[in-house]
Amino acid sequence: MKISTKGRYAVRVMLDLALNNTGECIKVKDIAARQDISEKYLEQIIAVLNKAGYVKSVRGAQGGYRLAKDPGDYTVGMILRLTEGSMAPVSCLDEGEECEQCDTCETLEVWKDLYRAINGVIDNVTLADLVAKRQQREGSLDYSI
Amino acid sequence: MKISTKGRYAVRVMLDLALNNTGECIKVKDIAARQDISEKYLEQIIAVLNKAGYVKSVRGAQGGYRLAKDPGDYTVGMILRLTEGSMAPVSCLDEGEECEQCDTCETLEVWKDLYRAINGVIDNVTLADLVAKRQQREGSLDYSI
DNA sequence: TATTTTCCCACTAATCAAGTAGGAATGTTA
DNA sequence: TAACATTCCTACTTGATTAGTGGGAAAATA
Repeated sequence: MKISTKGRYAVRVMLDLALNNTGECIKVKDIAARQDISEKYLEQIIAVLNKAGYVKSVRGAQGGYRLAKDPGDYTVGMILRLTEGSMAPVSCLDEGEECEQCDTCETLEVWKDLYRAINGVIDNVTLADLVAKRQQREGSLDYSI
Repeated sequence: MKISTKGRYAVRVMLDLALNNTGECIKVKDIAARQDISEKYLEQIIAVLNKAGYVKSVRGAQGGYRLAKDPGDYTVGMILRLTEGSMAPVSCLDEGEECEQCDTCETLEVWKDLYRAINGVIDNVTLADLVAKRQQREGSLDYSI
């Protein structure tokens, strides 16, 4: 029951863009270097974010990417669902995947509870929250110097 | 982020044993038929449960399996961890798998919250709870007849 | 002894994860 | 305009994992 690199990297990319959210374009190369992820692989992941309109791209020299909206408008859940697909722990909970024994399946209740718990976490953290945490951490670091 | 059939089936097997917890032996063949799972595949799954001491086996004719302890002693989490392995959503949270950037990784906090939420659900449901739900359902069914 | 059952091990086919690779399209800059 | 930087697009690869199948030995019972 692991989140794949695709989803994890996507969140890190979005967070990277949020942290560098100056209006300027950020190159894949720079993100890849900062996040220590293969450029080519990142390209593919960011392509998904781009098609979904989560980021805006500018082609050509001095091009790159930036967030389409405010960091506060993106939850971790949105990003994961986009890149990972459904976050349901069993496919019975996915649209059009319901199994026949649903009515008499006690375990399904457990999976539903689990699903709710998962959503409760990932839908309640935005990129802005993560940015704030980073800044807090940096602030406390400065103090200690 | 799906739970595999192995984990799901294991829970269903244990619940099946709990529902038929009369002290008598239950054959793999019967569980397989009731749960609509391949006998051979079930064998492998139940072997894991057996090695871990979750079930007791009796070989030979009229043999089979039964729960080693009370249904209330088994949480869904125990069964899933045994058959699925760690339920941590990212491997950074697993023992001995910590990555180097943990200190500066804001996303790790999200994964930790997620992990807690997952454990909070699966460690708080026992087989006895599921049995009770089934009996409630059957009770209300009887009423409606 | 024949039958029933668990136990054990090897194999497989399909799918997915995690990239790699190459080059076209587009825009900037010298 | 030529060189360069960057996104964009598609195909390929390698290894692991999932979800089983299959055959038969070992143990117990009838």
